[in-house]
Amino acid sequence: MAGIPIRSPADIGALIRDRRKALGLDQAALASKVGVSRLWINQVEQGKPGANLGLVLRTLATLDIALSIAPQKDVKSDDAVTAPDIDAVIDAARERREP
Amino acid sequence: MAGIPIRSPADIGALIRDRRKALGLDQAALASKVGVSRLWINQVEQGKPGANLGLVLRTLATLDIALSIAPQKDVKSDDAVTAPDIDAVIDAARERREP
DNA sequence: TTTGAGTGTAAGCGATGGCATACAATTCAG
DNA sequence: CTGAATTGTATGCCATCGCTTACACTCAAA
Repeated sequence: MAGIPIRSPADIGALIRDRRKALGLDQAALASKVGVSRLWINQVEQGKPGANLGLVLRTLATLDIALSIAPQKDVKSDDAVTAPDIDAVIDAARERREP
Repeated sequence: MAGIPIRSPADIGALIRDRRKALGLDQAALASKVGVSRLWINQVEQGKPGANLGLVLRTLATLDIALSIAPQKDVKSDDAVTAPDIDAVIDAARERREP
């Protein structure tokens, strides 16, 4: 249930849209509550990649959506975790970026 | 563990910084892996509110951090959930914005 | 102390975001 | 079907982002 991963601006957009509709708000109403323009809500819901992080977080807060961390791999917080592991992890992450 | 809430750009910044250090990377190394400037990483870690959403998500992905939803209140997805409840929720959220 | 890596800050520039306004397209009640 | 509400798109302006370059600050190792 809480396992929906947020990977892209489009994910955020879909999330916002779904929640907005679930609350019975239209774009204009949400916009005024968040303090942005209706156009901005519209574009963000469509996955605008360059959207302002702070405004997005405010929008989520307004919709009572709480983001949290779903740790994928943990790190031995003990001693030096240097190169080898990390590069593999990061390469995998990079590939996942734009398939 | 997975309950750390993400509310503000500063939260994102702290998250990125902690994870970067846990992975033994410096700002420059992370920047080049993400494909942004070192300066940008620096500012985001300090909580830059206007940061580019897409770049932030790419940074999180590079660090293998997965965001997910922690639903606060659910909505009777049945019929119209209109004004009363919502406004209270939203007002509270607004107040939380800039105290 | 000195040296160096890592980090924080500044100035200027090109690119882009967010805005208002206006107008199509779509959806939905009547 | 008609008309209103909601959503999508276009244009232009101004503010701000992200970049490069450059330099100061901190701190740990030599």
